[in-house]
Amino acid sequence: MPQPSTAVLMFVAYRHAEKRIVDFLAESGFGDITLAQGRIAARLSEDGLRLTELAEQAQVTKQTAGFLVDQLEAAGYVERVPDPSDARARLIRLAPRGRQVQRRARVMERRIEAEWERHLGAERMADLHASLADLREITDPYR
Amino acid sequence: MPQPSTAVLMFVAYRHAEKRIVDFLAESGFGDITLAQGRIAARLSEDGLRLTELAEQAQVTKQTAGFLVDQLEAAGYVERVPDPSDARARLIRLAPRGRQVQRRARVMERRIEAEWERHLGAERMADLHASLADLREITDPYR
DNA sequence: GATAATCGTCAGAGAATCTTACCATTCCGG
DNA sequence: CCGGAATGGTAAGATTCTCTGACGATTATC
Repeated sequence: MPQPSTAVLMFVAYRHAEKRIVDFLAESGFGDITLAQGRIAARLSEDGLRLTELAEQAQVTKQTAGFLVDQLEAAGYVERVPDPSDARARLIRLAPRGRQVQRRARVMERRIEAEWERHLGAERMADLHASLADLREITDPYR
Repeated sequence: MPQPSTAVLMFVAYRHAEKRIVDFLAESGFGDITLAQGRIAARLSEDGLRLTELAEQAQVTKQTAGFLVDQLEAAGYVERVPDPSDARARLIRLAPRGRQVQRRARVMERRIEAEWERHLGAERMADLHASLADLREITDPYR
């Protein structure tokens, strides 16, 4: 790779951040969260989300999403409740332990972004974020 | 995810690009290349690289790298040759078919970057690439 | 030369993912 | 309002990717 493409450069930085967050969570007493579970859990809130939507957003099949949610549920991070508007569906929402781990993950997320800002300067960091957010319009079908 | 972090935004764009490249390769007659194989193959050249270095750069264990190189070798994309400077080692280098697929991947890579540039404008695209390249200094241990 | 480090492989296991098929519920056109 | 199509989710099974631990061969170090 003489000149890594823009996309590969994104991957390098992303994976660095992801790994540091998972390691940090392990140190914080959440050692049972895997990377794949984290990608799912990051998309949940207390509001609840259907499995189908979750799977679309996370870009996996609903079977895969269900598999990971099963594990998160068994570990006490999420819970499934009936969807009042549709008896076929259930809403997946963060349990208290899930909120804890999400708060903890955000701590490291902010720390990493602070490092990046120190390295790039505030203005370039803001531009970087803005450009990435704009790219989402043409790269994220589930925006 | 109310406000996706910078890292997650990187992942979204990266995955979009990666998927489009793999799909494009499949249409181009390279339907046997998987995503994981592609991440390995992207780092190779005709010069040859040791398995250990390849594994470090791709951020996988050398067993995993070996597993993927076995498949790439069986499919004719790469070949292993003795390392003249060390009898323990072998160099993994692109075979002719590997060079073909890499050229093809670069076509789509450039196409995607052109789309991004149309969306952001030339200046912001250049800034994005430069910032990502700078971040690599603090995010990529194998730079 | 003896010892330690490095390069790669083998064996075995676990995690994540997919495809195909299916049931239950809801939506919709006639 | 009824019957077919669509949607939400699960089940079963296979495949792919990845890791840990152990090991033989070669090289580097003292």
